[in-house]
Amino acid sequence: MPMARRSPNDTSPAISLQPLAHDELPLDTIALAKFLVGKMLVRHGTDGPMTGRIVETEAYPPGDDACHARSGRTQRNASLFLPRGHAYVYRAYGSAMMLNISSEEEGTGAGVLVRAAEPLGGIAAMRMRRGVEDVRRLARGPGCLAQAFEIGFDLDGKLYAPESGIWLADDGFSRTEIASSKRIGITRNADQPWRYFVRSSPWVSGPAWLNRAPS
DNA sequence: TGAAAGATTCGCT
DNA sequence: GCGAATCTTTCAG
Repeated sequence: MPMARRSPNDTSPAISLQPLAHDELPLDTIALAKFLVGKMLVRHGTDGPMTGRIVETEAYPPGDDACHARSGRTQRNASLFLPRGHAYVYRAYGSAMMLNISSEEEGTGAGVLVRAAEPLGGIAAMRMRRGVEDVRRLARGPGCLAQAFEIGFDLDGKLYAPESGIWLADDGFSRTEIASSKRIGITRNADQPWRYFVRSSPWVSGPAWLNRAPS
């Protein structure tokens, strides 16, 4: 496993990928969405480990009309009702896979969409899978991110943990420049400022005017 | 059983 | 920057 080697002799500035335990995640959906910006996403795919820093998320809290859980539990959205820290994977527009993290208590349908990441490790594998050279376009946008990180339905319902092949980590990156905006690409309840991202980051998706807007 | 909408992406102008 | 492609899920009749 590509677990962080934390040898005391390792004085390199290498990122230490300490997996986040599920009880370290905020229970509240909005708090979780903010919390995840700046955290590491680690994926152990068929071509080896890949890592990236999450730079953009969107919250879909309980009672939100845009949340897929709004009409109750179905086969498709069942993972949203799992305890926080589980993966919810679905397909939008026929082809784009979307990666989410469930939030709140078990039985409450809510989650956080991971929209973009800064690729850090396994970039060669991401390039191959995406068919794109430009690093900035590897994981910008939820569908692109999912393709780069080899996200499929097999991950749906899995707990974010090393044994699942996908997990979250905190390398101590400080998140001082988090901005918020309206969420992208939705029509229901579209005015809520529940999108969170690193301001001025070249890795975030969305139109430039939205990313410059004051939070 | 049919119709409509959708947490997007890509290519072309 | 704009518009078409795409196909699954869900809801209505």
